[in-house]
Amino acid sequence: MRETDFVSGFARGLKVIEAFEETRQRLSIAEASKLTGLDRATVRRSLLTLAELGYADYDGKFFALTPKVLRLGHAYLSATPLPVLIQPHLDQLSEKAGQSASASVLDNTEIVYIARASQRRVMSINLTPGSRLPAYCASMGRVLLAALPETEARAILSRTELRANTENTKTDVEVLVAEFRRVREQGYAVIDQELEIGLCSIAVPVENDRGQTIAAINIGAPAAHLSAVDMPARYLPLLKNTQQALRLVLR
Amino acid sequence: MRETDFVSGFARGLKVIEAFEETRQRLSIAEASKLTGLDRATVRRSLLTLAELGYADYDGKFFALTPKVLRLGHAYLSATPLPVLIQPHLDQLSEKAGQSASASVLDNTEIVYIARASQRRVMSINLTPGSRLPAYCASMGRVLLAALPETEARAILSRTELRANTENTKTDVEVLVAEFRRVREQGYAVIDQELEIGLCSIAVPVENDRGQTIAAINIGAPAAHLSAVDMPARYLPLLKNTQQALRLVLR
DNA sequence: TGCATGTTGTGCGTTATACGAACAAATGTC
DNA sequence: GACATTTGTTCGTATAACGCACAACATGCA
Repeated sequence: MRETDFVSGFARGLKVIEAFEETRQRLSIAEASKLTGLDRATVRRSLLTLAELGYADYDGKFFALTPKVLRLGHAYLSATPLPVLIQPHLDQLSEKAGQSASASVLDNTEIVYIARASQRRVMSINLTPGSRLPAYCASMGRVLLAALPETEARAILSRTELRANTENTKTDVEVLVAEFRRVREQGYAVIDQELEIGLCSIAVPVENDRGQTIAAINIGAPAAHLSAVDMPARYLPLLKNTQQALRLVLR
Repeated sequence: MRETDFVSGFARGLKVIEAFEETRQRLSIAEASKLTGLDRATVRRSLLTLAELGYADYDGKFFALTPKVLRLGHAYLSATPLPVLIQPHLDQLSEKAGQSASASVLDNTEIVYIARASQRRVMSINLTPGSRLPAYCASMGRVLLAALPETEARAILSRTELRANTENTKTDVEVLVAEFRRVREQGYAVIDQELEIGLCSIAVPVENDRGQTIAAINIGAPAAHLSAVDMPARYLPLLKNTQQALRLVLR
C-alpha cells in the first residue's frame, strides 16, 4: 500500500468515536483532543462532521453519540456470516444448559462478544455483542489464545495489562502459558472466578472444517450453583455437541 | 458551521462501513463504489484505511469487516447512560413476565434496539442492541411516533416505505395517525402480528422526570401463547411498574 | 484467439483539508 | 475584580485527498 492510499481524516474520525467509549460520558472538544492526542482544531472538525451526519448531538458545548453509531457495529454483525450462523446453536445450547451461552472472537488482547443467549444475568456487568473482556482471564480468551502459536500468545500477553481482578486471577505469564498448553490438550478451558467473584465458565473452540479455530463458545454459571471442577462433567458434552454442529456449517 | 468544518473524507468512510450492512457479505472495491455512489479511487482509499487500522480484512480482492468495528457501536452503548440504566429494569421485567423485554429509541424512520433481555427467541430474526425495525409496524415504534407532534410523525411516515409484512400490517397513513392518537391517550401500543405472523407485543413509553418520551420498552410474546387483546391485562401492570421506576432514575 | 466487459491500480492537476499558531471567549482562582 | 488557565475558534499555508483518465489485468463468450 502506498502512502497516499491512507485517508488520515477518516482514521482520525474513527479514533474520535472510540474516545467516547473510555469516558462513558459526553465529551467537549478539548477532552476529545486529550483522549485522542489529536489537535483541537482537527477533533472539532471530526465532531462537527459527526453531528452534521447525525452520529452525534451537539449542544454548543458537549458532544454525545447518538444511536445512529450502532449502525456501524451492526454493519459487521449483519454482514458477517459467523454471528448469524452461531446464534441459533447458542440459543439451543443455552436452553439445554439452563445457563447463559456466548460466542466471541479474539481482537488483539481482548475477546469480543459476537453473539449471546442469556437465560438470566449472572455477571455484574452487562454483556452484549460488542462487549469486550481481557482474553487472559476469560474462558473463551484462554481457548482462543491456546489456539495461537505460543510465541504469538506470549506477544499478546506482553501487551496485556495482567490485572488480578480477584484473588483467583492468574497473572503470571508462565502460569498462563502452561494453562494454554493444558487447554490445547484437553480441548476446553475452565475459569473459576478469575474475572469476578461468584462466576465460573467453561469454553471450547469453534473450528471450521479445516480445523482452524475461528471463535469460541462458552457457558457461564454462578459459582453458587455449581463449582468449577464440576463444570466439565455437566456442560462439556453440550458444548462439544454444539462445537461439532458448528464445524459442519463453517467453511 | 462553516463549509470547512466538515471532513468529507471521514463522512465518506462512514458511508463505506454502512455499505456492508446492506449486502451481508464481503465487498469488492467496485461493489462498494456502486453501493455508496463514491468514486472507486475514494472507496479504495477508505477500504485500505480500514484494513490498515484493523477494521477490515483484505485478501487482495474482497474486503470484509472485522469485529473491531463493533467498538464503534459499543462506544455509544457504554458512553450513553440510557442503555446502562435500563438494562437491569429490563431483566426484572423479562423475568417477571416470562417473556422477552426490549428497549429502543427512534432513529429517523426506524427504531434501534439499545437493550434487550430475552427469555427465549420468539422471532425468526435475531435482535440485538443495534438491530433496527421500521417504526410504523413495531409496538415501540408506535409509542415513539405517538410521542411526536403529529406533523412530525406524518413527515416520518412519508419517508417510510410502508410495506405489508403480514396481512395484519397497517400501511395506511390515516389509519396509522389515528392509531398514534389512541396510543397517546391510552398510554400503550399493542401490535398483533403486524411485523411477523405469530408475534404480538405491547409497549409503553419511557419518560424522564420532565415527562419527555426518550425511549420505549416492550414485551413480546408468541401469539400462540396469548392473543393480542389479552396482552394489556397480562403485561401492562408490569410495564407500568417498570416505566414508573425508570422515570425516577432518568433526568 | 479475438473481442467485449468489468475490475483494479496509478499518475496527475485541481481542490480541499490538516496543521500550528495566534486570537477570542469562558472559566476558575485568589 | 484582576489574573491565570483552559477552551473554542479563526486564519494562512504546506500538504494531502479528490476525481478523472488511462493502463494493466482478469473473465466470459463467440
